[in-house]
Amino acid sequence: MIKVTALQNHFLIPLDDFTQNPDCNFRGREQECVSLIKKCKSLEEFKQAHAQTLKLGIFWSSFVASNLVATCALSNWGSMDYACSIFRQIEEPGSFAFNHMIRGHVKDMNLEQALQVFDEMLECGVEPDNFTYPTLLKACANLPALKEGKQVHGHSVKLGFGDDLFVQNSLVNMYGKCGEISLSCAVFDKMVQRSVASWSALIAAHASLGMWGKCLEIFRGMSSEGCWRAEESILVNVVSACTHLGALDLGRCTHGSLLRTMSGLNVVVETSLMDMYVKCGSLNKGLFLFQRMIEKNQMSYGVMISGLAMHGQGREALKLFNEMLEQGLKPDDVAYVGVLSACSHAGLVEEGLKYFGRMKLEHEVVPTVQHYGCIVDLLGRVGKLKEAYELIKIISIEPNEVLWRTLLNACRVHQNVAIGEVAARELSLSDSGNAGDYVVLSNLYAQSHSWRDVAKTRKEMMCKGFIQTPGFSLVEMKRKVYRFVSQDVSFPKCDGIYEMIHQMEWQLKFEGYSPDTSVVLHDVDEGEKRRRLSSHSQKLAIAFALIHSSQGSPIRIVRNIRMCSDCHTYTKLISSIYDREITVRDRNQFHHFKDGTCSCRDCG
DNA sequence: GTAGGGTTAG
Repeated sequence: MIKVTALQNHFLIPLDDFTQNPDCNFRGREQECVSLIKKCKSLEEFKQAHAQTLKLGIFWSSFVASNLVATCALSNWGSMDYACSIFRQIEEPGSFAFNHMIRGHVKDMNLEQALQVFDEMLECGVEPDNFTYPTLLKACANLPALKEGKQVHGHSVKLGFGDDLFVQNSLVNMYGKCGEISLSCAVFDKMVQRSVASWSALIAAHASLGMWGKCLEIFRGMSSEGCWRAEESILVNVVSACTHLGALDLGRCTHGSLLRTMSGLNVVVETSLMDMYVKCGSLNKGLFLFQRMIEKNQMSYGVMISGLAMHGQGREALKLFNEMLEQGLKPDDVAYVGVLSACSHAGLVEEGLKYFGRMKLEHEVVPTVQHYGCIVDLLGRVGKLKEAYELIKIISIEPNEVLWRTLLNACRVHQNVAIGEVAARELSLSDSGNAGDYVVLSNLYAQSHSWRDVAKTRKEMMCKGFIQTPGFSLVEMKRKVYRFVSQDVSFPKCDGIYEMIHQMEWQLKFEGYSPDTSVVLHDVDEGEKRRRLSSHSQKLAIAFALIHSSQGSPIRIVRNIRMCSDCHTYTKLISSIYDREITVRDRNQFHHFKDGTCSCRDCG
């Protein structure tokens, strides 16, 4: 219990004025009391203030009591248990007190309890107001609870808050977090008035679902509607979108906006920028940012380590990993994926296995299928296919299709038909087998001149009705991202592109290039195979970039799937014929094509 | 009578 008398001399002296000043009316006392309550800096102080209100008899004003609840529920030092005990003493709590109880629970992430308080509010006959719904919708968003969210939505419309800006913004967010992006857009589209928060919620909703192109589209819409205020949280999502789409120019431009509007960039923003530069192919700029970061954490190191690995700089990645340890930072599972892939890109088998051991023993990171994938890749790259296969057989977790696919690819490179067949069989038995696997197996057979097996593989693929995942390539031109799909003729100025392709092929012929039609498994004649091969998305993207960019400037391409061996050979030659540096990011790594060679040392 | 919505990195 609080000893009221003992506290009087220490705190809230002005409250004593109430008793000594007969002129002070009750309303004024309430106001002053509330302003003192709001000034509390700790729960201890607050308890004293609470005690004072009781002693002075002013607690029984629901205005004062509600403000005690509000302050205690929302302050950093607050306590919902304490707020609740005060709330229970209010005879007839109004919407203000209920709203704050809901907010307090949401703040503490006790979301179910927040919804329970709302039920209680309705049972007590207290009408929710425009402040109730945004908080309630936040609870539904974070649970996430779509059914409840929809009910709250209906309720808010029924009570006439359907047009409230705050309610609508919360709905955009709630539907987004519940994965109902179309409902999120529907609410947004119907809004008569929008604020930065409306755009922010819509962009974040699309970002959380990985709809990066849409993110940029919305961002452009935001600027063109004049609602353009560079906000860190929005720009970070834009930077992420640039990273995923490989849009380096727009990424650079967003970096500029951040520098202009913010007085300093925090570690989150800097890490996302660094990742953007690295993954958009500008490793040096990423390193430059990293070296100048004042605060570096586990994640910033993780990004840079895997970035270096991705760009084929395995030894540098390992150096950075050791620096991370020297800094006293504990590497996590992602940092280790970076380290192990660094070892595999650099062909450091012994080191890789050593790090894999340390990971488990020293840093207590439980190996995931990704780590095993790196080890299989590591062993596979140097031709230790038997060891890689043995590893897959003994691991404690269920091997997934990525492991078998990695092994299969390694078998193609090192021409091991026996193990390759095992891997291909495992893939065909799993639901996730795809046409690409048959292409690799068929290539493996073709290399060993087993033409009968090539035909058998092709037939099997056809029987299973496998359709090759449509490959696409993205290329950025004047801050817009263009998407090319294999065999696609729907893009603008396609005539120009096909003319360019034709011209490129002429040049390639002089360099001794002949199309490797073995990668086309469709049962079509040789001429059609050549035609299909020449309109692979990467070639279309290169043709487009050659037409629309200035001579000598680098070309950057982002792909969704690995490139076929024909595209790899083709791009190497184009880089030398047209004297262009061509960077291609695929699912796993970067390929830097320059003067007719590739940084992956043809191991990709 | 008081208060509120969106808020970020691999």
